[in-house]
Amino acid sequence: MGRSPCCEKVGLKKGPWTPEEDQKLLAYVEKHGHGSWRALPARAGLQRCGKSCRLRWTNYLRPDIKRGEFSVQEEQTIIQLHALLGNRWSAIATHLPKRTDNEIKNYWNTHLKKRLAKMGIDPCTHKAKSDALSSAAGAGGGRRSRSAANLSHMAQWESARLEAEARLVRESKLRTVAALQHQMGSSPPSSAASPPGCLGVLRAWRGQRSDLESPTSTLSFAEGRLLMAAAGGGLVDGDYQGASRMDNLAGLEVPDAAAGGEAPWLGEACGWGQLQVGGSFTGMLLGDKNSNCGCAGGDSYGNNDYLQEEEEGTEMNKHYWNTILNSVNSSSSSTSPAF
DNA sequence: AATACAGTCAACCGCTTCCAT
DNA sequence: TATGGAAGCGGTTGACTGTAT
Repeated sequence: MGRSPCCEKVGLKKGPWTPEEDQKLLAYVEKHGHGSWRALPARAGLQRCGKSCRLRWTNYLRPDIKRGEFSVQEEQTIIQLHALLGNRWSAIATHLPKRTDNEIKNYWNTHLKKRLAKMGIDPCTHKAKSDALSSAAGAGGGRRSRSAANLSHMAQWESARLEAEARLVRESKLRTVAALQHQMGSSPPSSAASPPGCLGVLRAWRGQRSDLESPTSTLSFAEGRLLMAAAGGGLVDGDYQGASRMDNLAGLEVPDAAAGGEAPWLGEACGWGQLQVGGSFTGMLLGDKNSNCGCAGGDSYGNNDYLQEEEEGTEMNKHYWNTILNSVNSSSSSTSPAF
């Protein structure tokens, strides 16, 4: 028993789209929306499968698509997210505005993957990476021998994953604060008595707005999971240590509320492209000879601070890393905009 | 100029996931 | 809870283009 076709394929056109077909599809979607893709071709007067129409629209005709060369920031984001998420192109694409998963996939396969391969890294073989790391750390006695340079690259690759992790946590935190700001329609308090870190802000806001039931009530499930993970599972209301630890992981300066300081990241439109890391493996991979100067996107954090935290990040224990990965995996199917 | 080869990318295929019933 | 249809996703293909010989 063969699988039933997604649509009646007899008489349907395949292959490259003509400008006329594009025009028909574009005009129809702009006027009516796509609705049911299955029904769209007949309504739009196209001799195409609905699937083909959806693909053409999402990968080519959609007005909010950016085409052309990838920027260094975009490359960096792809590399880091791929290190963390693997071939989950749609998940990666959600962090690259105006880029499609198909485009990112093609770019990875034709450019980035080869660049990594030249460095002796197989980004698809996680076991190879962990083997190399174990060997580099002097653990065990692997039968395979690798060059010192390759081992170094492997370790650095792992570092790229940690960069991505730190960015995820930081992004989660930013989103949380932005969501709170949006919901409450007010600026965070800048006066004294605000405890450090994200929870401090949440708590202070809650004090300001008594109708807020709980700081976690405004979080999506995924964000909540990440926050919990960031604090080693111990981030609950009143847990200053958890909040402080999260601040460290997220690479953020804790605002000095007592000094009237306002968190520099509050209200800032921090897209992924703006959150560049400095002195990184991905910077090296991208040929950035002076990769310490990764602040071109306009982030307001001291890069030296971040570098220090990046080094600290490499010392995170395995349990913590697994927690993060689990959070990412479980949340990637949620409705959170983060994944 | 002709041919072979390599690289790129739009599009397709088939499997998985989601959602309505 | 089970089922079927629709949409989404990632791997793969093949046409096209550029470069080397």
